[in-house]
Amino acid sequence: MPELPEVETTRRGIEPHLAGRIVRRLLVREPRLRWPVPDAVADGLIDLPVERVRRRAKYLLLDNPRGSAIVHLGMSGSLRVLDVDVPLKAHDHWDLLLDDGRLLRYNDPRRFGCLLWQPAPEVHPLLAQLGPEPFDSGFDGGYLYARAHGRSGPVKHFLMDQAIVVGVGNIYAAEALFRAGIDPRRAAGRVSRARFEALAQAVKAILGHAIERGGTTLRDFLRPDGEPGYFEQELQVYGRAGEPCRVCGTPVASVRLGQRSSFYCRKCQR
DNA sequence: CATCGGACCTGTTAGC
DNA sequence: TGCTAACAGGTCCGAT
Repeated sequence: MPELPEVETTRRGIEPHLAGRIVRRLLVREPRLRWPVPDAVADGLIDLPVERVRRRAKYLLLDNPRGSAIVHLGMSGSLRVLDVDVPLKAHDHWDLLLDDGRLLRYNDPRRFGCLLWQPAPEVHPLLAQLGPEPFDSGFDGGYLYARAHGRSGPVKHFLMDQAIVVGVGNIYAAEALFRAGIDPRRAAGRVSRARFEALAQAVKAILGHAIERGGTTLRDFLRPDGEPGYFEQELQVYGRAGEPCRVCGTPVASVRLGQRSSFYCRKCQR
């Protein structure tokens, strides 16, 4: 489900309900997420106010004076703020109970997500190796060109590598490469500086626009307020195998790169 | 180092 | 209608 726009949509949805609220309790029903939920999360959160909710890459960080709870949504995770009497659904793995009688509820059928704790001055190892945010000024064509030097793997993998730039997953990689006119199979080290410039701009534009539209809802992503995202209607190639390219009419091609489906126009992308 | 495949899970859908 | 296989928005880890 969640790439950067969906995580940012989630952040914007929950932060107004969490900021300033004191955490009363963490109720973990199913600790077997990607990693077991450590006791340190409850110890860190209880009886202190949440100061703010940040996003770094696809991680959400609930900050308080002691440190940060780290939440990743994996493939199928979602967060909602609910009244305490809302009935449980399947795969509701934990609740964060707040001092106003509401709670933050985490649901994740596949359990690829996580809930971890980062003590105040430290940076968790998961966050330490991340590349720049796509909206950082340092993320541009020159940066991509330099990092791609000597890399033989497909540029799509390069773009989805969170150590290169964060936030781009399978959907938005396909969309950004289409917009930049680059074949996803092309070796990263064989992409020109000019085309990397177009790619960096495409990533910024597409992610920014998807955030404005509330993310992409393919089957089950819902914003914390229960509304779907509306970016799906604007997808150019993702999930459109065999349908006409919106630019040239050529049927959209699909290939398997690594273990992931990739969609592209063989005429518009070289 | 970079690259590749497998692993972790459940739910939905395509195909027979 | 029912069974099975393939596939799904992520990313870590170990082998090469």
